[in-house]
Amino acid sequence: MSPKPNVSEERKEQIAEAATKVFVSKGFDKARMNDIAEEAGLSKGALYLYFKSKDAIITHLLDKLFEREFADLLLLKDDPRPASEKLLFFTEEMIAGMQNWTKIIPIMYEFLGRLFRQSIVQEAFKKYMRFYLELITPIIQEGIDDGEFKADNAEDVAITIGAIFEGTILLWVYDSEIIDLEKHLNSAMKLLLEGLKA
Amino acid sequence: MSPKPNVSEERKEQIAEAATKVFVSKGFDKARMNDIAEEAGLSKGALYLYFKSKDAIITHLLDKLFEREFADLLLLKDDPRPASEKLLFFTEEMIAGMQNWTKIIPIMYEFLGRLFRQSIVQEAFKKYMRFYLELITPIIQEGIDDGEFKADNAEDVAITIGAIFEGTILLWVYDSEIIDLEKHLNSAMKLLLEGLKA
DNA sequence: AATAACTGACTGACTGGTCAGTCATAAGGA
DNA sequence: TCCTTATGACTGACCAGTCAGTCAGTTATT
Repeated sequence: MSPKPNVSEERKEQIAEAATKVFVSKGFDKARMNDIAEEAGLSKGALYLYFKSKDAIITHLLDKLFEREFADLLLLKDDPRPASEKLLFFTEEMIAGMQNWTKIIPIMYEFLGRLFRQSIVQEAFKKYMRFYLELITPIIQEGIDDGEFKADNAEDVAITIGAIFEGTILLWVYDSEIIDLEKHLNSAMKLLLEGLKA
Repeated sequence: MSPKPNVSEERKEQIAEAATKVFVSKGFDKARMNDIAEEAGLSKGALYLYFKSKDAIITHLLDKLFEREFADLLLLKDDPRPASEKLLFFTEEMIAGMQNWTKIIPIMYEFLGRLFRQSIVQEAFKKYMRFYLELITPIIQEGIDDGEFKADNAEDVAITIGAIFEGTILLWVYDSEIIDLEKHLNSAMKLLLEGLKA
């Protein structure tokens, strides 16, 4: 028996949460370790008991972020409905899950800024991309095989769908007064399905 | 008359160019004023004769960036062809112009990271967004009016097209091994036009 | 039950280094 | 000579990361 319970996991979580808040409001570079410590109700020194550097905190957040994204995407497996319905369901699920996402979007784009210089970030995005394609492409292929869709390359279609999602979110970030995320994601997907219909 | 010819404009240009190179390779924050000075073949002090701060250089680049983008987009005005051809031409032009663009993409995404915290960046992206919509929406409307397209909202379609562009570039940034910018932009646009066809 | 020995979590003052921006000085053209 | 352009050593603020020391709680000993 150790004299004290091990609090290491919950502390890491607590620090990660505080760091998320601070990074969202200040950005990675302007965020001070002291800010994070204060937000977490700890001292700066304590942060270094659980993370070996500021960068280690950032990297930890990257991992957690994609973990959540993967979990969301997996909702799609083992759905018995036809491909087109599955895609619309996917859209709805994505929109529904977006509420949790929107508040950490600044961090996502900050990672994007690092993608060109940090291979660890590159890897994470690449992995996400491939995971997404491996999930969506078979659904499109299924639709083609069932005669529901006309298209000669399922992966190209999956890529277009991915582009529509990422792109619509991006435009919404540009100007949220003009873009209504839910409305425009839906209208874009309907337009696409129209073109796919056999 | 000043004792020396005014070199202010060319110096600014020279510094902006050097800064672009340095920012692309190191990122805004890691880039040192000394790096920029060296790249420009000047001293650090000289930079401050032409720009009042590092941030002023960054802001200047933001302006120039969108200026170029606007110029590209304007190619589209006064084109007599039918809407669908115009859109395909637009795609081709965009792809052709991309070569100049890809090398400064890191800067674009770095700006995106600042969009949430710097209103000046926000304004620039918003302006770009609205400029784009004002250019593309009438073309779609034209297609609808001519009976070439079936769609009930021209702006929604314009937004989808914008999303496809921005999104495909984004996916390409994620993983340029899987995404072929030219091929996938074309296939996405064709898919969309298929859905639009009356 | 009292106390000593121990543990591991936590603190915050401090260090070493970095870097944007300044300024005294110089060079040279008109 | 006067003015513009340029230099680069210097300053002062800033901050990630460190570490000697504190403290609350736990176990061992009597």
